[in-house]
Amino acid sequence: MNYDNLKLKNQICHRLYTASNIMTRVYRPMLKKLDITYPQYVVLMALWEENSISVQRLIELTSIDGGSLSLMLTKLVNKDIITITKDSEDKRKKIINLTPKGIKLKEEALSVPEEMWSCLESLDYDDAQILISLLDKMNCDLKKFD
Amino acid sequence: MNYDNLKLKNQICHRLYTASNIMTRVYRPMLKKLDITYPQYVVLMALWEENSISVQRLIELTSIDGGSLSLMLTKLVNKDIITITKDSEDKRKKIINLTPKGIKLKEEALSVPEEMWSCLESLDYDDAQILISLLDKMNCDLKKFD
DNA sequence: TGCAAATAGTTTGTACACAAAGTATAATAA
DNA sequence: TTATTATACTTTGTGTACAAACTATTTGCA
Repeated sequence: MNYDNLKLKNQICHRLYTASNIMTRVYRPMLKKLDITYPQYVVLMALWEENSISVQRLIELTSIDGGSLSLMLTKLVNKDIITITKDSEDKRKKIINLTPKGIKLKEEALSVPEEMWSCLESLDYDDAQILISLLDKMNCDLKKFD
Repeated sequence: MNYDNLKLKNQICHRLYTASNIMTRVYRPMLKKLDITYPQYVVLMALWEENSISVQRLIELTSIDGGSLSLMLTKLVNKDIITITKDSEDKRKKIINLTPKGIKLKEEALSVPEEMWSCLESLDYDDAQILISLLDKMNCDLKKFD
């Protein structure tokens, strides 16, 4: 019996898992200055591009699960970064808005991507483009089985 | 001010994060047959390659944090998949061993990588190799700032 | 119109991820 | 030898990830 496919060194998924975790860990001190976590940063990046959106739209933009998002949004409200209001048209919906503090955070966040890039010393622009396209390909494939 | 670097579509990290999460989710039903979670599967892959190792060695092999690992190992003991014994040479150390059930699980797990591969329809062998080398490059870079 | 099905979002329970603090043992230096 | 430091592992507390169950609306159809 050939067990090569069960070896860790042959696993894409283990590398992804490791990469995602280490990336989050490296972001942590950078984001601590803004008093936010990595998933909260993702939510904010979405809102900085598209403000006043529903929870559903935020799920589409971030791919974060609704249950997790619900808890995170409450925390962001407590930090005075967003507000949550009911949609008057469709009372099932809620609208997420950035507060002035939330809008201001965008400028403070500008240094974060730069700082992360400087950590990825050996990854050049072409590498990044290839990596992005391969990850997109993978995500697209896996979405069918989700 | 140019905010392009804060756009989600320009983020490698968000794709990694999404990819890692979706991968874990797609694994879930496959691993449910073996009654294990994805991180537990990673631990087992390590042990299937190298049995009777210390917690420290398991951390090296899997890159899983010690705190998380500690809890997971307890669960694997409760499932009768591994045993944990004290090292008689160095009493600080603990040795992890697969039980007969844990060893047997390896054969049942053989179908898992196959099943995952079949989900990655558009990713060919070359893509996989490139993806692996780029992720390794990235992980290697980031490890310096961890 | 009336009601079943779909949609939008929240809550709950289990499992990680990880920093930080704690415990026990071993190695080292004064 | 004894005090100090380092190593190996565990525990605790906060923040997700996600399935599943739940609540509140709205839609669609008989």
